[in-house]
Amino acid sequence: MPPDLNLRISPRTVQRETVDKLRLAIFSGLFQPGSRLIESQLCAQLGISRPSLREALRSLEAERLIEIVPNRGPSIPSLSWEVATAIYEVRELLEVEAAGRCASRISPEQLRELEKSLSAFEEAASSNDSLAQVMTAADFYSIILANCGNPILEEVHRGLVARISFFRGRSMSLEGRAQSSLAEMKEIFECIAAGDEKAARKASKNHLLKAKAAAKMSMDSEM
Amino acid sequence: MPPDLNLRISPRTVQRETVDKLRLAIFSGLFQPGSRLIESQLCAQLGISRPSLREALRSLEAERLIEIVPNRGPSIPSLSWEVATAIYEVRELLEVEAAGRCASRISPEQLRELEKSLSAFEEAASSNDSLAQVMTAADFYSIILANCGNPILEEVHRGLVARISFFRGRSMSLEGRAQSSLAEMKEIFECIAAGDEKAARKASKNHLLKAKAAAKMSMDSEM
DNA sequence: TCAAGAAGATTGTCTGACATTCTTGCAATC
DNA sequence: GATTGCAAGAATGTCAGACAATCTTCTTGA
Repeated sequence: MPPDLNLRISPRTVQRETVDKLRLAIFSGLFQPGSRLIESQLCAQLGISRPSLREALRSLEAERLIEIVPNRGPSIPSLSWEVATAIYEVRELLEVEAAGRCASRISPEQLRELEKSLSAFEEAASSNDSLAQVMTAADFYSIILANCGNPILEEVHRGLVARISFFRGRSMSLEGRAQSSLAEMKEIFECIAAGDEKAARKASKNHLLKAKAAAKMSMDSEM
Repeated sequence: MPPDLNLRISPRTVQRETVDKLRLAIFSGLFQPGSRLIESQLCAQLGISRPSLREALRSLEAERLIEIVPNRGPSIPSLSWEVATAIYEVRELLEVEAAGRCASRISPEQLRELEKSLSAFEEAASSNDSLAQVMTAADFYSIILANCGNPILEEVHRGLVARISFFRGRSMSLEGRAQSSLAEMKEIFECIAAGDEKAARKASKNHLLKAKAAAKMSMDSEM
């Protein structure tokens, strides 16, 4: 009779997910931009050693989710509007292309998934949970990107969106932004469902421009 | 009279450059794709401890320059043609945009730099040093990207180019590729110098298509 | 009030260790 | 002879503890 079978399932794999935990914490806005991350504190909170933590921090640094200044340690970068604009511009470039490709190649099954994620966002949009709004909207995009036929496009896009996730929560909180965002996303969906590549690009571009403007507004009012 | 001033200049900063050393080693094709990197060996070669090395490896992993499989350790990823194509496509998207923007905003001073880098490539092209060719060509692109007015575009592009650097050395070695590449780059330069945005985009797109085709040819012949 | 110095905190790095997992070569069996 | 199983070695994943270098902050003195 084996006494303790599977008492600790995946004992080592857990630590490897440190990056994901931290990334999620940054996404959800747990840390203020500009605030420093103290290694010893994080170690205690995550229950891992400093070497392991520092590995995770290096990954996040490479993803530009944190900054590590020599002898000052890691901190959450405060996004300037200049950089945010640049990110939005590149995002537009990628997302418009992805929407266009997606329109002409998505499978019926994935199209249903896309519709489902749109419904999820619709539900979130009627609530006041801006985190849920950002998450469901991200699902919508990621389905489009996953079906554009170019894994690199998807990967780069994900990296960029991650860096402005902080913003997006704020801009979603703007009066009426979630609803108009919903309308724009529905338009994108319709174009993709119709297989109209050109229209999908246009709808996607329009959505991005609006999102960018909303982000700017939320930033101006905050700071 | 200070006895030993700057005996060890930047004693701690040196280790921080481990990532750069490794990155350069990967660029120059020191490691075969698919080959494993043994931590203890690298530690000895670089003269650093395992924790420090592992931090550096995490950075490179996040940049997709190496792969780290759990319990198997780091290795050089072997680029499939599928992924390489995807990278070329995104690179085209970014580079065409950058060339267009650059045409309408580059300063006379930077334009001279661009011309200089073109001359450097011209010289390298007449030699058989394919590493020099790749390096000088990279300089040419990076000046364009640095003058497109979007730092993110530049950053993402750099990351992508790094991942296919292995290829580019091979394709440059193709008979006549360096010369035709030179002609295409000259064309791009002329368009930018003339401030013709549309033509710059077209020339850039043409160049990328040719480069992609050359890369495919070199890959087919190798494997 | 402001500047210089000291104490504390934090990072950068190392050594050493150990459990887990993978690889490889050998032996035993069919 | 080929295949399977096992065991030894190698390599990774993770940790604890330590120490110098650097930054921050607070105190003290001019």
